[in-house]
Amino acid sequence: MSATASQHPDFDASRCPVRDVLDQIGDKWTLLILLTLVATPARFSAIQRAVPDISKRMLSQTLRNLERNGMITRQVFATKPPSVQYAMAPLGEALLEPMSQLVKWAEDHHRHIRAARERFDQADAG
Amino acid sequence: MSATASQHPDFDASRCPVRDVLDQIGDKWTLLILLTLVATPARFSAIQRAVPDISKRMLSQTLRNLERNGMITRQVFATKPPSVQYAMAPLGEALLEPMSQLVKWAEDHHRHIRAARERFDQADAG
DNA sequence: CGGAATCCCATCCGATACTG
DNA sequence: CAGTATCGGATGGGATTCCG
Repeated sequence: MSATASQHPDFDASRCPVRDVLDQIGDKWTLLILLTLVATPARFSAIQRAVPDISKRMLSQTLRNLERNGMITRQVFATKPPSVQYAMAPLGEALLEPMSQLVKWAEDHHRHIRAARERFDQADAG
Repeated sequence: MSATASQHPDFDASRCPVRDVLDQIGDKWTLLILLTLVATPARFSAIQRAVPDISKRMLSQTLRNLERNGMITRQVFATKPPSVQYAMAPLGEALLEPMSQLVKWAEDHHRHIRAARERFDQADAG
């Protein structure tokens, strides 16, 4: 779409910052990992233990994306065997501020959402 | 929140409210539609014009999910041809409060994210 | 006008096996 | 220990067609 055509006040659909951020934190593991690292820096296997259901494949992939986007840092120690420490970067810590608002909202309103869902599904069935 | 098993302070991986909310607003169209409806209630075709790239299939599907979760309301007028009006429900308006924080954060920090990305990609290439 | 049904492709993600 | 490579099922979402 053209630069001028958007009907959204704060929202230009192309190169949209919010889409960009949402695509990242909206995936299955990103937020879990960030919430793990905000408590304390951790190594690969420690994160995997803290997020039990994640596979090595997804952990590796999600961590790399987080590092690429400047949300976390990655530091390699040439011990034997080598260890790698991940930690929050300033940008990631900054992100968790609005995110924690959303987390709180979700916890506060989850009951309402589930209730609405049941009403809808029952009306649909009846 | 969870009593026993979770390693995450505020995060129980099963039946997680945040996952639930994130799955919904993290999809491709939900936020766009909410931001369209917060300005004014609108009919199906009006929303589709306001979000030009969306297909009828995805618009219909996303609207139904939003209604199911209590975020928007749907009112049918038996005119000829019939018209259907969608509008924000209280729950949806409440959600937009923390969401607008996130939108603002994304806009404020998008430059940093893109810069981090370029650094990472260049280090990778070199 | 406001959908539902179908088809199909792209991406996500888990499981497994292998490597330095 | 900290990954990478490959496969395959599940899901997301676009295009098209049909319906009340």
